[in-house]
Amino acid sequence: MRQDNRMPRVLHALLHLDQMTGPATSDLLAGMLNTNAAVVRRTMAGLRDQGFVTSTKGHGGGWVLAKPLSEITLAGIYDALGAPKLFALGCGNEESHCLMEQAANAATAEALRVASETFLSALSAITMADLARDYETRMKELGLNPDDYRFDASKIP
Amino acid sequence: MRQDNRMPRVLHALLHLDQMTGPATSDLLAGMLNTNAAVVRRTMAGLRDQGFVTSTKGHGGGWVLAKPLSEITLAGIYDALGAPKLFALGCGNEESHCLMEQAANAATAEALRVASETFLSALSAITMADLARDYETRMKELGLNPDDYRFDASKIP
DNA sequence: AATCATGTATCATTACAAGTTACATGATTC
DNA sequence: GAATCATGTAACTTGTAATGATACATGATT
Repeated sequence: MRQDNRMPRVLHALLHLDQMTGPATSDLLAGMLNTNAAVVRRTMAGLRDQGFVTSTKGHGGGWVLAKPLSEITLAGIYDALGAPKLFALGCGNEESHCLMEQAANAATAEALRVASETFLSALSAITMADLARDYETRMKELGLNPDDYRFDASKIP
Repeated sequence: MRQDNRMPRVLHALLHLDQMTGPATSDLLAGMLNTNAAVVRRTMAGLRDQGFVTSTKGHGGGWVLAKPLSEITLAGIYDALGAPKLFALGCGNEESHCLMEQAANAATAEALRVASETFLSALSAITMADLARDYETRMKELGLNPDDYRFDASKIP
């Protein structure tokens, strides 16, 4: 199974959006995320539907953050992505006639359930503002000033 | 990504093995698991290497449980399967130069880490004997007697 | 009217568990 | 010791879902 990297990718995109003084086009974001504009549109669609970002067409259009980072939890983003399948491990076919298979599946399912609960509660406890703080810490550790890295996409030559 | 169902499948197989009075061939197990003999051999190979089961060739050969179920934890089985990738979600590429991407990936990775910890500790707390008890409970709920369902594969016509 | 940017559909690519086939090797039976 | 049974293992195909890529319609701006 190939890995689903939409979650970290979207988090990354939001951090960049927060730093922009103007709208970012899908192409610009695609460059930052090392991917394709169509992928950006597809992935961000859910966030737009949930009101985390807005997108506008035409000249000077693009993606803009619609809420302060502190009001966006990672759990909200996960939901906005459609709560994608978390596990590569399955718990078998729930419609089994074999009672042993039922017992085996139930045990696996229960372990997955508690893990998923932990995952979701970890996501609920983190906001994008926490990530932004982490980013700034990383900047300062390198002796850089985050303010120097803000920019207006419309000023790109 | 396609789901990895080796875990529940192996648990299922072990419950059946426990109930057999003689060795079970890969073909017999494959029938019980609705799969293929080659898949059974491939999947059980790890369990054999870890000493949970033995396999013998030739007439009357097959798979036999090598330990009491109470000494087999689900965590041990997960390891024996090679600790397969648990998540369908990725946490991005760890080798990123972008500090925002690093922050995004780290947050995702941390949520996955705690979830994985919960998963593994849930698996450690369960033994195959617990599953066997669950199976017997399910039997009794249907008014059946588990003892009537033990059988010797060599007696199959 | 021309250009820019999103929205969306479609097809190709990739990764990996699982299904499948084939055959060598070793154990048992006669 | 030849036939048969069963595992061990390699090689190939299949199924599936995210991702990459391309194309085009639609709406906004200049």
